Amino acid sequence: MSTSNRPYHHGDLRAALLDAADALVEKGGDGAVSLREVARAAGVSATAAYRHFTDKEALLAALSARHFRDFGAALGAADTAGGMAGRGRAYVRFALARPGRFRLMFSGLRARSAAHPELREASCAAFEALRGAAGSEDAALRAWAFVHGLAHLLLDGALQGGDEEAVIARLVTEPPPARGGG
Amino acid sequence: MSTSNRPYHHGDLRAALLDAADALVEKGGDGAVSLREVARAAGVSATAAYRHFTDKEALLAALSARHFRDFGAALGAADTAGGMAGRGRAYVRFALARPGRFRLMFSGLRARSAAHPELREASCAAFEALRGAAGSEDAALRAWAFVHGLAHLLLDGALQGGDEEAVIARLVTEPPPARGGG
DNA sequence: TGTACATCAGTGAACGCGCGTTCACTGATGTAC
DNA sequence: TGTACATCAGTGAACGCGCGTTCACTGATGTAC
Repeated sequence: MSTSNRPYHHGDLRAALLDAADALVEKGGDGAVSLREVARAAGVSATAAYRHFTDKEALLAALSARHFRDFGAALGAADTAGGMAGRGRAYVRFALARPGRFRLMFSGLRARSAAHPELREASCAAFEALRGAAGSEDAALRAWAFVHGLAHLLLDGALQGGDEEAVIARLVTEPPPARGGG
Repeated sequence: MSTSNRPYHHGDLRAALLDAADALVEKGGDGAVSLREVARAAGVSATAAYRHFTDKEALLAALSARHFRDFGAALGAADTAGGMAGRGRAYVRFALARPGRFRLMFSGLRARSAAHPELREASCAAFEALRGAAGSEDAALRAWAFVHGLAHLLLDGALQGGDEEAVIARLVTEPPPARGGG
């Protein structure tokens, strides 16, 4: 691979496009991202993106898959450090740190993972790690639903009461596992 | 109010536009709704909508507010019938019955309720009814987060295992209230 | 009862915009001889 | 070392589209006299 006058080494534009899309998702949310703006942000013409992704959905699917891999890694790291509650707090913090990313990962998941195997594999891997971590299957699902819902409620401003980190510390505590109706 | 050749009686077009928007939200989601298509679906020119709403966001806020009032009513009805678990199941079923509606209500809530007092009041009323229903403040919040998260996971297809109603029946059971980390 | 007028819900053309995607292309790179 | 060639990442113009919103307007209604 010799030096080049091109702005990117081979393969770098793909990553740069994903980075640019990531930033835009974070700024304006899932639906506010346009391929043209992504390309603009990466310093490249709009059509250049089609060298690396078949269309806009493919780019978003690739970005989402990347995030699911990071997500799994973040949860794995939290597991060794803090047990169940630590992992739950990591889940909620992951969402709060980057709301756009969190929404992208979940909101279009069904349709996107049907069309993009890379995404389906990444998300399934993350979910299986989550599910396998608790005592019983149901306990794991309840705990997952709980932290997932808490993340959404905090992101959407439905829990208007004060400091988010305090709410997390108060609500996400050690077992017995999540249970009960609302 | 005498008879008229107009397609709607006074005040009816507003409701018809909300109904049309509701149907479109359900079909294509929050972001896929355009004012023009709403008006088209209501059988009216695009600009007619501006007689009833200052802009597109105002229409969506009004629709969301209407849904929050229905939501509160649905939960209230479930409460008298089934206790905590019954109410929790009603919450999840409300979401599953109309995914687009549920997403509309929550996803733009923060921004929209800041600009539209009608929506803020409707959503706060629903949330307070939810919060006041459980033994302790924290127990109510945990239960809420749990059913909210379960609804989202089911909507997004993250719980790929089989029958949704069975999952609800298995996971949303009587207290002790939701607790634990993920 | 008849006339003049104000109201106001809805119209249709037009504005400027950004979008996703296609197309034929350019020009630098690496390779075969 | 030099030349011819294939490759292929990126370009820029163009396509057709639907959007939110504005504007001056029409025409039916209700009202005052």
